[in-house]
Order: sequence, then C-alpha cells, then structure tokens
Amino acid sequence: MNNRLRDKLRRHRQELRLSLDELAVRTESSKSYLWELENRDVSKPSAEKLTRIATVLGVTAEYLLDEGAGLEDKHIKEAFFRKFSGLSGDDQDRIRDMIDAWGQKK
Amino acid sequence: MNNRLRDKLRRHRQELRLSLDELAVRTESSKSYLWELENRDVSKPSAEKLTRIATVLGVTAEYLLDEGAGLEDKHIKEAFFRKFSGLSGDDQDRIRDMIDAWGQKK
DNA sequence: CAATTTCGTTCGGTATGCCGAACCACGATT
DNA sequence: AATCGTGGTTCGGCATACCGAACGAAATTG
Repeated sequence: MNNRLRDKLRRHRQELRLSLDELAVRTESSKSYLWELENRDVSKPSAEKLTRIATVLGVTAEYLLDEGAGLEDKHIKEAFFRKFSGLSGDDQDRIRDMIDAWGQKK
Repeated sequence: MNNRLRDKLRRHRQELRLSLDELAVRTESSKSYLWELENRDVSKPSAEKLTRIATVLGVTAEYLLDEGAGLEDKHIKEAFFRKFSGLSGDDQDRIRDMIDAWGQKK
C-alpha cells in the first residue's frame, strides 16, 4: 500500500546517521527486517514495531503511515514532545529554563 | 504484552453498539480476528489494522496501544510547545540536540 | 599490502497475523 | 415447534512479519 513508507524510513534514518545495525538495536528489531522495510514494498509492520521505529526516528507512527504531506511538521513536533517528556524532571526543567531565556532575546 | 488493548477494544465497540460482524465490515477485517484481538492476549496487530479499527472506534491508535503518553499533561505540553515555537530556528535546533543527547544517557 | 571492522544485502526458517467457514447459542418470527 | 436471524466462538490453513546467520563490498586500521 504505502510505498512512501520506505522512503521516509530511509530518509529519517540517514538524517540521524544511523546504520541499520544501530537502528536495529535501538528498536529491538533485526536489521534484515529493517532493510526489508526500506527496500521491499510489501511490508505491513506491526503497530508495535512501527511505533518503536517511529519514536527512535523522532517521528510518529501515523506520520510514517500517512500519505498526507502537510502533516509532517505537526508529527515531528509531537514526536519532539514525546522525547521531551521522556527526560528526567531535572533535564526537563533545564530545557524549560533555556527556552525561557532564549525567548527573551531579540 | 498489552493486556489492556483487549479491554479497550471491547469497551469501545460495545459503547458504539457494534457487533463483531459490523465492526469487521467497517474495518475490513474478519470478525474472527477481531474476536481474537478482544479475547486472546497474544495479539500484535499490524499498524494498518489497528489504525483502521481505531478510526472506526473513534480513538487513536496510540491510545489503544496504551502508550501512556499522557493526555493528562497535554495542556502543559501545549503551553510549553507554544514557547518553544517562539524561538528562532537555530535555537530550536539546539534544544532538539540537547533533548537527543540527554535522552541517550542511561 | 593484509587484517579487521562496518555497513548493506540475501536467504532459509519459524511464528503468527489474519482469513473463511463452520459451528453454537439465543431470541424473535412464522 | 420449526425456522430464521443475529451475535459470539472455534478451527484449519495460507501468507507474511520477523528473525539469525552468513555473505560481500567498502572503508578503516596497522
């Protein structure tokens, strides 16, 4: 169905400069399967797998599935949130402070 | 893994007064598989299936996956993100990098 | 150069996602 | 009572998601 999934996966993976091996360990998948996802157009990954991959790539699973082009920004932001909330409370506070500080400057 | 998926599926389906048959036709699944999803706890539905089911049930796939990505602190995140969006692109990138870096540490 | 590491690719096999069709209630019609 | 209709349950099986391990090319190291 979704031939663009392949492109999105490869694109985001390469943007993060991750090898298939590396992405495999982080997503707890096999690299051979990741390769299939990127190169074979017959692929219906499970919701689990896809969400794992999505979070590591810093996007959402919906975005990876969607044909829609315009949602890209929104989904990236959402994933950003998710990462942020994964941080420790202290780290979150530090980020907040930074945003506050930088928000003031011209 | 996700024992709650079953309960959510059944609950939302019954709230909409849908039979397995009816939900099956609307989601283009088989009712036997829907039954499995609700009653067997070994179930790793594909992303496709799950999103179809989710939209018919009027919820999101993430919610079904129990990803506990809290709706509780949603407004907090919203406000936080509004500030973040006010930053310059460069500053946003810096924040992103930090979150990525801190996210990796044990 | 050779040796080693790193990344992508291929392949055989196993588990299971997902299906159709039969089956068992049960209540409603006739 | 006999039939039908509707909702759930079971089961056999095909297709494919997903894996480990081996392979080759290129880069890296010595």
